[in-house]
Amino acid sequence: MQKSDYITVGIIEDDVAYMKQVRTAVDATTAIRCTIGQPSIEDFFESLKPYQDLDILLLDIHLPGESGINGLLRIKKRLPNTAVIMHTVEENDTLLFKAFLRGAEGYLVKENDMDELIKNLHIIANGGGAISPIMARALIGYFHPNTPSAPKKLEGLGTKDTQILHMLSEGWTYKYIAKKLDITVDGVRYYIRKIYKRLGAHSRHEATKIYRRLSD
Amino acid sequence: MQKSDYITVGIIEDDVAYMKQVRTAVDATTAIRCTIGQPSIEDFFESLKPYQDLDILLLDIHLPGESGINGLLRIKKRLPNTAVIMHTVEENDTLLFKAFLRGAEGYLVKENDMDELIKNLHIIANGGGAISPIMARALIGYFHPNTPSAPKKLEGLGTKDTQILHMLSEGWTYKYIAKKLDITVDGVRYYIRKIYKRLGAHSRHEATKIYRRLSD
DNA sequence: AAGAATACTACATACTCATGCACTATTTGT
DNA sequence: ACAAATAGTGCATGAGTATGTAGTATTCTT
Repeated sequence: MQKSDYITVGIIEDDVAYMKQVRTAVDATTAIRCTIGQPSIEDFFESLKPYQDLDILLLDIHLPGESGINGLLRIKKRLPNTAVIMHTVEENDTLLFKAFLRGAEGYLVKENDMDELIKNLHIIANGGGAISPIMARALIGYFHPNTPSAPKKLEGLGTKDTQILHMLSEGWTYKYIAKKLDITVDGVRYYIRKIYKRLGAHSRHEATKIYRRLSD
Repeated sequence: MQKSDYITVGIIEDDVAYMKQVRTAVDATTAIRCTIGQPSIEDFFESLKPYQDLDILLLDIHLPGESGINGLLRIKKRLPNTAVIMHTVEENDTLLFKAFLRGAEGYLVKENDMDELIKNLHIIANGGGAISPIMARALIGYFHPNTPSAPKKLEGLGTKDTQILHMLSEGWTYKYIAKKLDITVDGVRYYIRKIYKRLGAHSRHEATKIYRRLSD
């Protein structure tokens, strides 16, 4: 994933003091370089050179102008190989799920422990995922049985139903879903029947449309 | 969540050397006590006293007798307030999902860095989630839109191709499309073959995703 | 303690879809 | 005028999907 000798990271952050703190910490390392730092998404795109690329982008959520969460899609389109870490003070699981559904690779809550941040940059650069503890718990909680969680379980659908609906809408085959969840193909059928009945759908396509409409 | 002055942790692990390593590390801390350590689920239940409780349980997956993943339900039933961390050498995302669907609070890959493990125990005790970096990435990846690789432009597709692609992505059947365009179903097939080839798709779903991505 | 609901597994059937091969009519380039 | 691409039709096969019916083990209700 690395294109140069360094891990290149960019940062979009309107708190200039905090940005400076991060840049100083990054510059103190030997393996990571901060090649771009801007206070807004608009400024970021403006300053990004035609073929410029990044390994990692630290993206604040609360920004003047376009928010980080909204800019994420645009950023991912321009920099498909850049791992984006959402970086915010907010421990908000709606934002957390939204970020991942839009392609983020990490969600870190801002803190002043720069060593921890640097460690997470290395983790990301090595193909790992970066999540702050509390957010990790929220993420895990999403899979827990009968726990209402952020990507709203549509009324009357349980954790597993919702999970299967999600995979279904991503286009996976029954066989693949069965293997992932370690149940039989007939087991998958069982859930899909249930989901279709609940949604009033009669095909993968209808179900997908309904799911997407209800979950953005 | 803590019931005593200490964080109490149990461990079920058949690798005695590894268990010893963990116990030693835990005993070296001031805040955590290892109150139970057994080499199998059966032994664990046998040695568990009537009202004994735990804050955290480190649960190996590969065990003689009942596997950790299967025992998890039984354990959660007996110890509903205990946070269970699956603890294994296997970086396997089927197991990962299964563990969380069954109520685990963490999934850590075994390593010899005991400081890291202790840190994770504290995280769990403070209501956080513990996941090893690679597993975190797998978990995050579950939410990612799975983007098929595709050409950057819809070039090379004629008016009729595009029209059919559009109808295809709206979910219409070949029969319906054939009737609408007044050609045979095989005619529709002919175009769809062409479209798939051009897009590098192999199913309606892939084609739809590519189409949507390229036309917004 | 009996019955109902839940969470599957299993088998069956018909339809849809992806793809390969063969054939033809029309258009287009040289 | 001839080759070759384009735009289909036709048939075949296997995989994937939707839906019905039935059975079992476990959990929840009363």
